[in-house]
Amino acid sequence: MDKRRATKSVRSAVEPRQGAQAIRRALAVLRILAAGREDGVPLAEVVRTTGLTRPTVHRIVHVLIEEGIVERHGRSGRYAIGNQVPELALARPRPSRLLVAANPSLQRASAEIGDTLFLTVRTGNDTLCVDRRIGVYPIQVLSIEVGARRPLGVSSAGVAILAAMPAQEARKIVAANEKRFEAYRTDVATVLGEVTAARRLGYGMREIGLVQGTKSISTWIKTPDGQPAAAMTVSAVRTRLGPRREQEVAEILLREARIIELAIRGNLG
Amino acid sequence: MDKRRATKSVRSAVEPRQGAQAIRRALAVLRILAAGREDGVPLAEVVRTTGLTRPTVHRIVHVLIEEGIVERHGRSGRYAIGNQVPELALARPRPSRLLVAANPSLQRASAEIGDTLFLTVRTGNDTLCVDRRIGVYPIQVLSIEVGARRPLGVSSAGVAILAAMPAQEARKIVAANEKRFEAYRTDVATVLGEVTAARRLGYGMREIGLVQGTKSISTWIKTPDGQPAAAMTVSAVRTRLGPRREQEVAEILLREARIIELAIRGNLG
DNA sequence: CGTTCTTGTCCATATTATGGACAAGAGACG
DNA sequence: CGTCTCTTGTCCATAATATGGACAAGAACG
Repeated sequence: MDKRRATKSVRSAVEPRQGAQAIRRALAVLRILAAGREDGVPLAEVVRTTGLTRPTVHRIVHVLIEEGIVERHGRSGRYAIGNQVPELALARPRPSRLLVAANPSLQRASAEIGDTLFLTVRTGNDTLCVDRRIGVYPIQVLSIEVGARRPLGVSSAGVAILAAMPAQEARKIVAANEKRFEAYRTDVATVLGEVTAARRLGYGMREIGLVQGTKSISTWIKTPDGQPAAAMTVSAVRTRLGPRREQEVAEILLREARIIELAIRGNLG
Repeated sequence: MDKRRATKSVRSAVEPRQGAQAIRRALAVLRILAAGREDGVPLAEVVRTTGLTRPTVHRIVHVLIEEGIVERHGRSGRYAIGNQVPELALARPRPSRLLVAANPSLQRASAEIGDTLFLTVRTGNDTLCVDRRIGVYPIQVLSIEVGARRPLGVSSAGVAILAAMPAQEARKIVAANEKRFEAYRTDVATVLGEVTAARRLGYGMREIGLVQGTKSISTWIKTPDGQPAAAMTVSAVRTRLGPRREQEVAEILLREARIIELAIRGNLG
């Protein structure tokens, strides 16, 4: 009698709700623009990384400009996140639960280690730096700022987060980010190799950081349901992180990651 | 088929770029959800205030949930701004230029006046509270929090901002907000009357604040090109703001508003 | 057990968003 | 000076999308 039953049960499997292609595309564009931070991103790059056609991206971006969601920089013509986005964000209570829960751990680890500490969350297929603590050692790696957004996989934090999720899901994300990897001089195979190594080690590591001469170590932080939600990273000049010290630092990070996991219960918005 | 092609050449006049109805609608929905802050908004209310049909709003909201832009509250079923919005917002430098420029003035005025001070910006057809300073007087009006969003016209700050713009534009905004006024027990005629009164006075005023027994005074802050960008408001229990003190407070607010105007040059993001 | 709320779903169809093709501006190079 | 090769911007026929009327079903109330 009902043909709805048939279609319904097919859909419920994963959840691809349809009828809003344009909205999804607009959001994909926004996320790419977010990775460009204040400087923004040229249209051509948005076209490349989203895989959409240029007329489509152009239309989306200009409508978003009219709506105040995107801004265009005068001189460069690059597109960037507009000021209505933080205005919408004010609707949520800040700081987030994770930030509150992680605060004492960051404090403690920063004091103990002395090098720069980062807290990075996963958002979609990206990593996003949400907190940074500067240590007492006179040489600090400060290249990554709060708000920095990268494809999952290109930083040690991203590798750690991928290592903490089911292999199949991680592969899917890495594949989805393929087009964006070349800008960071990496590729799918390299990233998957690093993820495997991180699983074996118990933490993420990068001998050659995104900045020349730096090295990073990251541990993952999981939500109560086992999904990785964030990573805690130490970055330092490579000479500061020899094998012995790497071990020390990793132990501190692992200890604090477990403490943060205990501190977050329920939603962490 | 209908011939709207005829309107093509008229486009340059104001700027109605087409081909993105769905995106604009999604943003309209988001702005309504933002007004609901943490508590969120029931679907039916979104339908009412946007004027869209229910299937459309339902579809938009659920796609936004899948994308992480909107969240649904378990118990109440209300829809609210999701955590990906602040994540996107991190792409912009904070705090904004206006906040920096206004800081000393808020400090000074708060110390001088002793009652609660608010800094409110215009965003689209809404007012948005972006800063609040608590004074030294033991009774403080704290109902309005940072992040509070209301239709332009329902608060004294909104009235002040409307008073500072060309009458025609103000009327257009007030008309656009009509559907949302009833929730605040006001209407188009009342708001327009208050706006006219504010123009005459030189500042916005409300004998009956949104909270019973309070009174508010607001001055507008204009950008270099004459557009109102923000308002500075004092709220206090009514008995604290008799005619003489109203005059005093208004003078301080007007003075500081002029100082802020001088401090903001160029873009204020 | 009807009444009146609410939210959720289906699907035929007209409206909308799409993208191929073209245009035009900005550098770079010889 | 033209000629490349970048970039961004625009047009419009048409395929695909998003739309909304109609229906369903749950919740709260009396």
